Amino acid sequence: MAVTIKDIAKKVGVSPSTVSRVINGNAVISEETKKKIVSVMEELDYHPNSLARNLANGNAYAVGLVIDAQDEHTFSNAFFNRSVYAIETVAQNHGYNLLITNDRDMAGTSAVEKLVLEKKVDGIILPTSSVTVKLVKLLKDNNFPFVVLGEPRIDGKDVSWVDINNEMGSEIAVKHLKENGYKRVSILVENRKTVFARNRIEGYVKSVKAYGLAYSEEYIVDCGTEMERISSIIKDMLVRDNPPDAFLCSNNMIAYQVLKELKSQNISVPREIGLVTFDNYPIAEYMDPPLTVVDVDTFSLGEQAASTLLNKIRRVEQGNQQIAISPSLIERDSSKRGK
Amino acid sequence: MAVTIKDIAKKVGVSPSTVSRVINGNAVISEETKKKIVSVMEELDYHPNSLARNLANGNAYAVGLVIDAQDEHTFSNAFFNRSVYAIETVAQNHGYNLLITNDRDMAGTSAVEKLVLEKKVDGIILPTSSVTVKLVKLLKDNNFPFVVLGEPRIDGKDVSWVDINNEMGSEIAVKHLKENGYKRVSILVENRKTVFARNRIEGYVKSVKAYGLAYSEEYIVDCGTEMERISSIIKDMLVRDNPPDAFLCSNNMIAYQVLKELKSQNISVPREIGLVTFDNYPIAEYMDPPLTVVDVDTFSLGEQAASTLLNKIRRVEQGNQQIAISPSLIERDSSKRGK
DNA sequence: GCAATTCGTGCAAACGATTGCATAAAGGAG
DNA sequence: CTCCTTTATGCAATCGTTTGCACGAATTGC
Repeated sequence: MAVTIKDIAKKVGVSPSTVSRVINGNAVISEETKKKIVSVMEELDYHPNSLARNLANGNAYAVGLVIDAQDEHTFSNAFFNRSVYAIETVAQNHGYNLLITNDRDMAGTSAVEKLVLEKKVDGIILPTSSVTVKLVKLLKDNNFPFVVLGEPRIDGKDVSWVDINNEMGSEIAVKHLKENGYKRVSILVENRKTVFARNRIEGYVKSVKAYGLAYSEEYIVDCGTEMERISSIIKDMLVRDNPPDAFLCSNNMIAYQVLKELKSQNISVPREIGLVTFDNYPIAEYMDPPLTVVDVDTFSLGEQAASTLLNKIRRVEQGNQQIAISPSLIERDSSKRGK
Repeated sequence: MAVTIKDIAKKVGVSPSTVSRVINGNAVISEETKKKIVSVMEELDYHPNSLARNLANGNAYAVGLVIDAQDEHTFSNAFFNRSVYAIETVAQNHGYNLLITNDRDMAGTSAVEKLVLEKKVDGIILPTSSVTVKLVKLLKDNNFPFVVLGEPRIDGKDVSWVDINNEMGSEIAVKHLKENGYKRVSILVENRKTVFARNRIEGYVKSVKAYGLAYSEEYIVDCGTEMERISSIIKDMLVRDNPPDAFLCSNNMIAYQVLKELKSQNISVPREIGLVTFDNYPIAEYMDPPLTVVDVDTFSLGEQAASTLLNKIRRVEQGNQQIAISPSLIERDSSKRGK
């Protein structure tokens, strides 16, 4: 077996408690014994056993991150990487590890519930898709720290969450398009039912009206993810009266498809039609023309989520936090017609 | 405090050991007591405390996955998501949790070493980039289970690893190009120094020779990641004698850039020049023309890594495993000239 | 009908830390 | 010089499970 606190104690000739106190630095120990203990710890290559420590402290020193494997699009890859990195970094800095789990069902209790009830983590970060009334009740009943990634469909005011400011994202995009002389902006979202699509549409409507741009229900389109469908929607729109002269796309794939359709019709971007998309995938920069994007600092997203969670874990009073990360516009050619 | 095994024992009128044995199902307990215990567990909503269980068992019931935040390209996003999902799934199925960490240095010991020495995980999956002589020695000295994701630069035969069969990837790509009548295939890699680029080149050289296609050192190009550089390399190659009539690209971004350059020169793909790329990003399917790709089952990659690791954790004798996942070719238009 | 098994359960010692309380030694006040 | 703090350390319980050993009761074999 590995070397324990007792081995150290025996070798130095003190009690285990003293060694423990040196390790934790939470009591006054004479310089002399402290030095001896530290040197023996090094000599024997001692490392505290976290399993024992966790039990004694009643903490797992871990935070859980639930991922939704189904949901490959909303929690897209790019999001995932940077945010996870941020969460892990913040957690690590506070002495916590990051435990990742899928929210699958296993014999009655979900994996998430298990994590909570069996005390495998001290707090948890959930995607909105995992937020159910049942789970929230469980967490609240147990006074268990949690933070939602994305604005939840339910209980929005009663929980802490961190999200992208989608409304603002639309606003800066519309403002930019307006400043570049576009008059009839259409917004294409993947699924109108999601909270983030609703928020984007809301911001879009608000600023289209504020800037006195053309407004029509027909400009708000739920185009799904199927590429053929997107093409045919674009085709249809362009032959109607008052066709859009700009598109705000909810993601890079939609933008890519729109661009392809426009090219095939020999419509020039940005001269005839402008294009802005949410999300800054590596490829956006290299498209022809390079795409103007609404970019989100996903690192910051994860960072905020993790900090909020850790404050809850350490019982720092902060109430429920609703944090919306401001996106920024990266201006590229696809929307630059000048005035 | 939460309800414990003792509360159950007291209420039923048995000893804690009996309750424990019912939970673990590792001893003969009479049906009668078993039933009583189970019903009281449900009544009191008992859930075992994993911290205590871990200590008693000397297991963390967790596996560690080290990610390399630097290395955004080799461990690309797409890889990450599916593989992590697979690893988590396999781990979960065996009652293990997944702990993710960055390999950062913190006050002398690396985060990974901490995980191992403090027994926060029972086994670990490492990217090749984290494989150092020092770490491998530590792991081996402690007889600590680990598996490398990707073929390591060092100690390849002495450790277990799981990787994509990159050599084979090149082979099936070259074979396909040959069958479509291309004679002068060039391979573009991002960084010749990486093991996987070397393997791809090796497979490429082998099959180019085997199929009697044109071979020249000039067809093997380290093009880096900079888009302008890629364009100019392509330009250069096309004006030389015996210009390539097909490109095998090491990733989608390179392929995208090559395609762009060819289009700008009005060179038809696949009629004049064929294109095949490693990795199947969502966008590859929708490019114009859709790209033929060497696709890798990244789920299976993670799955194999996790299974191998879990076997080690459970001391199943298997020796060191070197597993190469076979890629497959998804034929699309960019390489289909017919014969 | 008696010895030898098998079955079901309890006791108590782990697992390796942490920590409240007690206490001896040292220092300070009067 | 005595009494009261303060300082440094030890004792032992605790965190919630697991598990080897023991032991009485029930079963089996002959």
